[in-house]
Amino acid sequence: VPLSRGDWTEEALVVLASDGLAAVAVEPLARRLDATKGSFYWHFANRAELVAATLELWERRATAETIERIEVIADPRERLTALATGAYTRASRGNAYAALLAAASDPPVRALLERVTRTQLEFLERLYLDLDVPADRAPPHARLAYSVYLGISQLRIADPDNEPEGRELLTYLELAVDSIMPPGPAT
Amino acid sequence: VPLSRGDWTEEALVVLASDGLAAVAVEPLARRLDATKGSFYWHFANRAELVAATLELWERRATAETIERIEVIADPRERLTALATGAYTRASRGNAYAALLAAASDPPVRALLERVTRTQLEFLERLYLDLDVPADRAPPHARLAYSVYLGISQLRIADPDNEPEGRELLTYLELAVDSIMPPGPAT
DNA sequence: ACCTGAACACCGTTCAAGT
DNA sequence: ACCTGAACACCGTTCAAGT
Repeated sequence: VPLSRGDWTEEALVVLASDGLAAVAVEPLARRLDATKGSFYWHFANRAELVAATLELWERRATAETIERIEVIADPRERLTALATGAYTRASRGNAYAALLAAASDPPVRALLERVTRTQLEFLERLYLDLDVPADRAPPHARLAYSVYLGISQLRIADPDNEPEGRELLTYLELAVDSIMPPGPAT
Repeated sequence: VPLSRGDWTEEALVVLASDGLAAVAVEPLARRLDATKGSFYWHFANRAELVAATLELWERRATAETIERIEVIADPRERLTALATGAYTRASRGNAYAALLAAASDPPVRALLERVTRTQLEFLERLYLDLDVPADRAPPHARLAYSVYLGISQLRIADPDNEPEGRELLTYLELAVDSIMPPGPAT
């Protein structure tokens, strides 16, 4: 059964998450797929094209996942709770996002990160406006919420052998939710 | 004038911060230093030894800088303020830390990150105890504070062209400080 | 002590040749 | 349409030879 462009891209995304952007290399990927480098160059002009396709795939997945995880929740406060606790849960799986953050010197990666970040910040700004935060305070609230989201993910990636458990984990996530919850009437 | 081991390590740290761990490569480094690869292999057994030396250099610098920036501050609340605002200021310079986070699959890098993270968490736990946070709540508070610190740095790295200014920046940093300040008598 | 320069293995890229 | 296999350039590593 012949390989498709999608087969190469899927495998590249797996490698990106586990070993970083530099590990998205033609020859090792060819070995993983049991093909030759010549096969790769039938589907892609060069490595950069593969990287671009991999970034697009990740972007579509990340966007879709956010929508189905967060946007389906009606109540804005519950959305914030899902966001903070989701940051912790998500970071256990792969770290494509962390890999991308460190490859930020690569122009296509940088462009992707800026797009994603702005989309998330805009989403959060609308959310804080829904929570009756004044218009001039919504952007800073959104920025802090996204910072907390990023930080929770990163901390888990940086030190995966020292994770909180039980009551300590619950308190940590409660504090995280409190830190991004605006003042106002509790539900 | 002959090159020293330190010359290679200093240059490697510059490249690590600007272009990531993969860019810490022998031949490009030799070009930057106007030497040959053979010269490199007089000072180091291999690339791994250079990376190890670079990680050590960064660890010493990061530790020393934290001590002189934070530990000299007597009041715990002011320490927290310095920490949160410092996260924003620091991320503008280089992103060695971000580069290291993404190279976390590399065993020496992972070991380094775990050491640094635990030292910071312990420092923060003592700080919250000084602020009369109950013993069982100090670790979660420390963990959230470090998450906020990491997140602020990462957000600035991920989207450097969309930074807050003026009042928006001030509000953002105020919210960040509030988010990690424990309940208690205000100063 | 410190460095050069040639050598070889590995990965990116090309391309003629196969099915 | 899809792939192989050989070729060549680049970087990691070695090492004999230079000063």
